[in-house]
Amino acid sequence: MLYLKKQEERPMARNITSRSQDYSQWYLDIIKVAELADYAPVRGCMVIRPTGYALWESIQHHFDEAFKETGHVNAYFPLLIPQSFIEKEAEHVEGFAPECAVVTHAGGELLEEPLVVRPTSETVIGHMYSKWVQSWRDLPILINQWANVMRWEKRPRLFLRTSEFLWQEGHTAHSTDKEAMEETLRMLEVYRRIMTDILALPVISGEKTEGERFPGAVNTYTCETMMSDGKALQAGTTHFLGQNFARAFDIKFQNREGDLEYAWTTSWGVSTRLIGAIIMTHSDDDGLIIPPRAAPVKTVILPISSDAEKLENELLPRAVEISSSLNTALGGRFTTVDRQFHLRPGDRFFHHLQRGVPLRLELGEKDLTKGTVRAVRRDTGEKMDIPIETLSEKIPLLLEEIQSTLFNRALDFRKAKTVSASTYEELKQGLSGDGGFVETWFAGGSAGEQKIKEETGATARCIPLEDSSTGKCIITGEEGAPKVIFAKAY
RNA sequence: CGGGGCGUAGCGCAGUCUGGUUAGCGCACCUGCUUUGGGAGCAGGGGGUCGAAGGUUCGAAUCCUUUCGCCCCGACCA
Repeated sequence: MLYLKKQEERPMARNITSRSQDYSQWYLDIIKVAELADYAPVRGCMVIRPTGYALWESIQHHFDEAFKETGHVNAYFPLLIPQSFIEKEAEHVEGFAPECAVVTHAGGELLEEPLVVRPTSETVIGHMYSKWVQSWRDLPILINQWANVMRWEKRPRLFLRTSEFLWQEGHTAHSTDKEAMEETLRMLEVYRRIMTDILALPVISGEKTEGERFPGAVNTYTCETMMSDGKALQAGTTHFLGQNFARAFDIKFQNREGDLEYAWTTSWGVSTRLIGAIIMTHSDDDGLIIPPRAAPVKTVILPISSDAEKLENELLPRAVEISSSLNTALGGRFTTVDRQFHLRPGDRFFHHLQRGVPLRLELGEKDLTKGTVRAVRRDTGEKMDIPIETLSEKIPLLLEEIQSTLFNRALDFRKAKTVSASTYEELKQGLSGDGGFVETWFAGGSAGEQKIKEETGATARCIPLEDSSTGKCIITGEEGAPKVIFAKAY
C-alpha cells in the first residue's frame, strides 16, 4: 500500500491481477508474466524457467561465496536414503515421515528396504560422518551441499512450498558444544547479512520457540521476513543439533585425553523459497522487481528508432558498445541489449519492466544527438537523461541507490506493520487486522503457542536475538518472559 | 485430508440449464501494408479428438455414471 501511489499514475498492467484485489493471484501472475516458473505435470512440482533459474544462480553465487569465506567446502550426498536411517532419530522420524516420498520398487523388483527420497540429509550425512570421524583432529567437518529435496506437501505454492525444491544444506560436526553453537549463530549471521545486503530483505534473526523447532534439533534459529501482505516468511534456518544425530549415527571421536565423545553437529539451509521472498517483498502491480545486487540482469539497453536502417547500423552498435563498457564497470555480464525490433517500444519497455530488471536504458536518435541515454528506474519509475560518457560511473551508483531504496521501503513497511502487545487481548487485537507482526512477552510453551494459533491463526515466529529484554508473559503472567514475535505465516 | 471453484485453441472465456448445421469470442501467434520515445491500426490466415473412460440417444461440449487433474481457502511444513 505504501508504494502504490506512483503506480496508480501509470496505466496498470493488463496481465497482472492487482495486489489489493487478490494477493495470491497477484503472486502467481508475477511468476507467470516474469516467466520464473511453470507447473510441472506432477502435482506440487514446478519447472524453474531460465529467468527464474538465473535468479537462483545469482542467489546461489552470493551464498556460496560466503560459505567458502567461512571455511566450508561443497560435496554431494545421494538422493536416496535407506528408510531405516530416517527412523534412527525419534523426533526426526516423527517430523518427516508424513511428508516423505518412498521408493519401493527398482529394476522391476520390490526392494528389500524402501528408500526415502531425501527430505533433508542429516541422516545420510550423519552416517558418513561416523565413518570419517575418529579423532578430535578430524573435526570440525564443515560441508555444504547444493541439492534438491522432496517433501510431499499437502498444499503446494510455487517457490514457497513445492514438493521438490532446490536448496543448500550445510552440515557440520564439532568437538565441543560451544563451537557447534558458534557455528550455528555464525551461519545465521551469514544468512542475515546476505538477505539484507544482497536480497534487500529486512530480516529479523532470532531463535525459534519450542513449537517451531526443527525435528531433532536442540535449538533452531531463523531469519524471519515480512511479505507485502503482512505475513511472515521464514527465509532461512540454522540448527544446533546438539549430540542428537551424533548419538543416532554414532559419530564419535577420541578427545585429547583419549576419551570417546559424541560430536556436536549443526545444519542450516536456504532454499528457492528466497525467490518467493523477493517477489513478495519488492514487486508491485506492474510486475517483478529484483534488487540490483541480486539481479542476473541489472540493466537493459533498448535501441529505439522507427528507422530500421539507423536502428541496425547506428543505434544497435552504439548500444552494444555501451553494454560492454557497462559490463566492465559492473564487473560481470549484467547488461543486455534488447534486440526485439519486431516489437514496438512500449512492448519492449513492459517486457523488461515486468521481468524486474532494475534499470532500463533507452537509446533513441534524440538521445544519440544529445549524447545521452534515457534511464528509467524500475523501483520508482523515475526517468533521467544521463550523458553516455558518464555511464560507467553513474550506473553503478544508480543501481546502489535502487538497492537501498528497495531495502528501506521494505523496512519501513515492516516497521509500520509491527505493533507491541503487553496483554493477550492486545495480541489478539494486533493480529486481527490485515497482517503484520506483533511483539509480545511470551513464555507459554507449546501449549500456549497452540492456544494462540487456534484463536488467532498466528504462530510464534521467533525470539529476536537483538532484543534480550524480558517482561510479563501474556499467557502465564510470569515475569522474565522473552520478547516473541507473533504473526500469520506462509 | 475437509470446504469451495474450475477443466472447451498457447492464455482468458462464452456455449452446457432447454442435446440438433462446419464449436464460437478476446488476447497471443503467422503473412502483408501503415505505424513506432509507455502495451498501435487495417486486411488476410493457422491452430480444437470440448480433461479421460463408459453409458443414454438417430444425434452429446451439452444428459447419466465413474474417474483424473488443477486452482483457491483451512489443518501440516523450508
